[in-house]
Amino acid sequence: MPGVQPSPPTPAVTSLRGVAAGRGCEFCGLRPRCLPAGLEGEHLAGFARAMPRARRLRAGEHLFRVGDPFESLFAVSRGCLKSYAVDAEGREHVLNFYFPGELAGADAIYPEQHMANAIALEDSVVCVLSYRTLGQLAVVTPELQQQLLRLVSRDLFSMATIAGDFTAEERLAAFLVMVSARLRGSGDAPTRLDLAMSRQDIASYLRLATETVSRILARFQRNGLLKADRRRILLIDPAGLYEIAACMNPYARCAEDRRPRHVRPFRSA
Amino acid sequence: MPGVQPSPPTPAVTSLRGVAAGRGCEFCGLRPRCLPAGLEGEHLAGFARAMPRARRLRAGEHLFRVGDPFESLFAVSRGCLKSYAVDAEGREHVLNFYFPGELAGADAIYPEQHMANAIALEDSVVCVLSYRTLGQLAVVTPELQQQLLRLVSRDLFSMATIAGDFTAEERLAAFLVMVSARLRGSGDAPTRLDLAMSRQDIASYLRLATETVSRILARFQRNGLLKADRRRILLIDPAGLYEIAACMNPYARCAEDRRPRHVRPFRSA
DNA sequence: CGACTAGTTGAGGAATTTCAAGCGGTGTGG
DNA sequence: CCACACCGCTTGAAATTCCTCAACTAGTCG
Repeated sequence: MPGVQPSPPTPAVTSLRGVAAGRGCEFCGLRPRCLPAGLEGEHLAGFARAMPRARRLRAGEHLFRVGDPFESLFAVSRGCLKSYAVDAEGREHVLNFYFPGELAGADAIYPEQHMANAIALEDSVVCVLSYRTLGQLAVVTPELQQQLLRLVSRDLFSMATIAGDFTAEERLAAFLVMVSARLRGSGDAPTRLDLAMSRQDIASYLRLATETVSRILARFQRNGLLKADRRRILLIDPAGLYEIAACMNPYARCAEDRRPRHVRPFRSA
Repeated sequence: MPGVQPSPPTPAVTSLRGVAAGRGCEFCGLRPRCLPAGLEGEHLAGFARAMPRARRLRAGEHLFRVGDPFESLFAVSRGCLKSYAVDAEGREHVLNFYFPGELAGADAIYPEQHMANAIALEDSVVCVLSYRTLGQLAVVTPELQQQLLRLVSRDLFSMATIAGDFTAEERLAAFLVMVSARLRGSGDAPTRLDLAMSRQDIASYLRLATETVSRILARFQRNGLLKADRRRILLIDPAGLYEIAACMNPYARCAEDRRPRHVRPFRSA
């Protein structure tokens, strides 16, 4: 069975306030990119009070599965998750990865049940956001409603990035650029990546064979673009990778450079 | 101009619905699937009064282009549109099609500008929905907020359907099943399709060469699954096509079986 | 009528997959 | 602590899907 990860023996569901620090949203470094972004004063306090219930996930533990009723959105606080579907032939298709500051589960809003599985790729922490409560808060907090829509829309964005018909090299380069951008906290995009996902996950996500991912990484390495040792990737020439992926404009570029509120005019190559 | 339907050679202002006919959303047959779904009484009247401005598009006319500031969402009332991006090498990538009852432009919420172009594939009518006004209405109309999120989430759904790694046959079969399902008004899924999109559009959307689309359609025809004459497709064995596409469960299935349901507002238990 | 475009069909070729084998960490049991 | 097995990853060779190139057909429009 593909995709079976080492399962921890215990569910390990702890109820801790806020994020890794164990405090409320007010003190969370991810807040500018998370749902309560833009909230202030009483709105923020109200959100922090009402909303987040933290849940820890061990690597390999599922956050939700196909068929689960949709009740909550999940803001990734620490770690990394993947969502995937298993088709009728048993093949696994990775649909998306979720990094800290991102929102998982939004694709279940419409069907009102989860159509995909989500699993932690490493030990992770998510904030469980009751969708009902979220809705109640959103109608009295326009900024929250706005941010919720923004974050759901962002998923469209990330899906469109890899939806197109590109070569394996282009997609893999774009993947690395994208991961680097999405792993960035508040500073610059990191050049050292410790990927949480396996080659197989990457391959499935990019619609490639795992061997192809290996081969292209090796090629990138030969060409001095990066240094790859298992899941540790060193981006030696990020600009070069970016160049390879640049054909995927405008999506690749925007996915990387996106910062809230500041819109740069589009300029085609 | 290409893309004109064989049936009505004239500008074809046949039976316009609701807004497009100069009447409000109250009388629009698409309402159960559109944004004001679930609204009643004063809420509905308020929405109908404040919101929709109809816009007609000739085949080949653009609704928006890359770089346009994001100001409105667009509910397709009649016709069909495609969204597409042009990469740095000048290749066009079709990202999505929009059928009556569907919402275009949601992928621009996050970046606050359009990252793709949208063009009418045939003479079409869309309802222009000012996003600002929409947001103002949504904070006082929980059902509207809910439906807005649902419709944006649905886009995630349709993208996930073809995101996976499937064979050309599977994707094309899934495409036909999907179009049939999405063209369905309130009745059954039609078995006669008058596609608004060219083979090239289909191919780009499915990440195939146009020749491959032709060949596979011919193969389907030889196998008695359908009858294809240019853009007129007769689904002779919908179940057979469904079978071929069924490997794409759960997405294919749900995209098809999804029926508009009464929206449960947040507050009701 | 004749040019033009969309679509079809065939042959050859290329990118990627599949099959197969081997490498190298990591964990486990002796 | 070491031997062994396992798993993720890599690499090579053969196979295959799908693409590219090319020619052709049939509608469409001036």
